[in-house]
Amino acid sequence: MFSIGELSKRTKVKVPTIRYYEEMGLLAAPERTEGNQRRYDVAGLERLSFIKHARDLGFSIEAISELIVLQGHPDRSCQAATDIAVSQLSEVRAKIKRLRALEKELVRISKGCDDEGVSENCYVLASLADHKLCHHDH
Amino acid sequence: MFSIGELSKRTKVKVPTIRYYEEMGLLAAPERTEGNQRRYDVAGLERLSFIKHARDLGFSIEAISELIVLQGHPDRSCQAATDIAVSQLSEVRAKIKRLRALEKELVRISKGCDDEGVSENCYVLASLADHKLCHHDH
DNA sequence: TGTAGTGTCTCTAGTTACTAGAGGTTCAAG
DNA sequence: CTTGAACCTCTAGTAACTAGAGACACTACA
Repeated sequence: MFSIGELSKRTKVKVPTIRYYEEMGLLAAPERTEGNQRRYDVAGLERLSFIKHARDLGFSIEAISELIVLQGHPDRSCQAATDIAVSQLSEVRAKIKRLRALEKELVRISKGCDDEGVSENCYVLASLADHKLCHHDH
Repeated sequence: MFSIGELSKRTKVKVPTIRYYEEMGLLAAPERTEGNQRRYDVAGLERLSFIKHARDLGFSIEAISELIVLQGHPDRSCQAATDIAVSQLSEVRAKIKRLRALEKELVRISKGCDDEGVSENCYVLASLADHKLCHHDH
């Protein structure tokens, strides 16, 4: 049995965040001491590790809730869980794509001033003011 | 002079968002009709286009505020504006890096079930439950 | 001039995933 | 038995909006 602080250290999830997950229904409410403090068992630790890992991979709280429900239904759970992971993957890929476009644009914009030695007219500000100066979509 | 709705159509910024920008001090409070409705001039339109463009490039409201201040100080503004753009660029690059790692991991996780035909033990769920199964940092 | 319908006004509250702080209680060590 | 760290609940704040309520304004048509 560990306290919330110990759980926090082991999982690297902050104490208020653990309480937040409990409130959101991701984490079952654990036993309490007589003095009303939370005491977790190994199952609680594993559950929180699962949540932490999924959050690190960018899954939303909602998606994690679904995954947790699936854990309780070994039949059919694999396909559904894979679907969630695949959809997460496509979101990640979409974000990467978008960020790459932004990266290109920002490289171009932030190089402007140095390259041309323009000082009275800032190329960064001009580029932001006038979308026509852009070379890419965004 | 255009109404808030017209401004919204021209800039593709939603009406409540325009009011929000005004409240946040990004956009000057425009003239009003006798009936208290906002009426914008070309300067307002240009300012909002600038904000929209910068937001699309991922600049925070705070960074945009700074850029707007810089627009009013043609001296020194170029270097400072470039600094903001460069810092935005490095944030974008950091995000891309992180997302690529997640992408790899998600590809691996979501392929697990199909590849090995495991059905009673879902690889997605197992991977999330046990970080040791990961091949990359995240 | 009347009226219908759309646009606009302000204000409050909700979103996501936490984080910070106040004010009070409990636990563990010495 | 006392001290100090850890814990408790509750409220409010973060970013950048979005949604909805209820009331008022503007425009076009008859």
